[in-house]
Amino acid sequence: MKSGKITKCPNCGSKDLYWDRKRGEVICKKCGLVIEDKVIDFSQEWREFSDQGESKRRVGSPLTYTKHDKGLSTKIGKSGDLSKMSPSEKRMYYRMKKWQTRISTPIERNLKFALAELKRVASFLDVPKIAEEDAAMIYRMAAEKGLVRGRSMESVVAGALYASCRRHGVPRTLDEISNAFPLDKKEIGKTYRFICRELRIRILPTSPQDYVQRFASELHLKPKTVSRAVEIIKKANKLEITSGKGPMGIAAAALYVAALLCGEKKTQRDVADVAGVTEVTIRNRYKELLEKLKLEDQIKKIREKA
DNA sequence: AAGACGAAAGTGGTTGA
DNA sequence: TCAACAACTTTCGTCTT
Repeated sequence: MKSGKITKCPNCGSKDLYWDRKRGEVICKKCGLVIEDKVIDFSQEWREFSDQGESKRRVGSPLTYTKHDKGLSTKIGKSGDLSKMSPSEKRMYYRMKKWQTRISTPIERNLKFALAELKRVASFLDVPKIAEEDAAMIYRMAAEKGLVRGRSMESVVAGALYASCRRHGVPRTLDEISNAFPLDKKEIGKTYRFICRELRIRILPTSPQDYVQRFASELHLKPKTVSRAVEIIKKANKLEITSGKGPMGIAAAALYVAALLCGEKKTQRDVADVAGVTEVTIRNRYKELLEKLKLEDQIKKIREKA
C-alpha cells in the first residue's frame, strides 16, 4: 500500500473525495479541488460504505459497484477452501457472506435489476468500464438516498450513466443515451439534473473538443481536418465566444468550417445530424466563428474555386 | 433540385426579484 | 413563485449553385 494516502480535502476538509482513475486524479466532490495528480494506488477504495459499526477497513482488490452485491456473490464458495485462506481473506469471506444476505433487502433487489440494465446499456454504448463503475456507484448512492422513488428505474440508471460519462470526459450525448432507453431525452435530462443536485455531484461543462473526434469519425473526415477543427475551437475559446453556448453546436460548427477549409466539404445537414443539433445552430455558430476568427476571406476563396 | 441562409415563433431550463 | 432571459429548435420562405 502506498504511503501518503489521502482521506481529506486539504482545502475544505471534506472526506467526500472522488478518484478519477482515468485521469489519475483525486478530486474533492465538495469544492472541486484536484488534490493529487498521478495516483497509482489501485488497491484503495475511494469511498467508504456504511457498514454498520463494522470495521471500515477493506482488504484486497477494490470491490466493484457494477454488481448489486459489489461483485461478491460470484466469489463466494468458488474455491471453497477456507483452510488455505489467510486470516485477512477469511475476514473478507465472512463479510461477503454478510453482503450476500442483504440481497433480500428491497434496495438490493432493486439494485440487481438496475445494474443489469446499466450493464446492457453500457455495453451497447461502448462506455468504458471506469465510467460504468462510476455510474453504478452513483446509482447506488441515489438508491440509498431514496431518489428512485417516484421515478422510473431506467431514468435513474440513464441519469447516473450520463452523469458518469460527463465526469469522466466520455463524450456521449444525451441523445445517444436516450436511444438506448425507452425514454425520451427530456426525462433523462431532468433526472440527471435532479441526481446531480441531490448528490452534490459537481459536473464540469463539457468541452467542444471532447466531441470533435467522434463526430469527425462518423463523418469520415481526415485527421488533418480534425486538428483544424480543434485549432478553431481553441481560438474560439480564447476569444470567449464559446462560453454559455452548447458545446455540441460549437463542435459541429468548427467541424463544418474545418471541412470547408480542408476541401472535404460536408453539408450542414450531414454535420447537424451526427452532432445532434440543427442546421440553424450550426449556422449561428458558424457565422460567429467566421467573424471572430477572421476566416471570411479564406472561405470566400474556396467558394470561388468551387 | 439541393443546399445555404435567415426571420419568426416556440420550448425548456436558469436566474433573480 | 413568477417573469425575464439565453440558447436552441422548428418551420418556412427566399436566395444561390
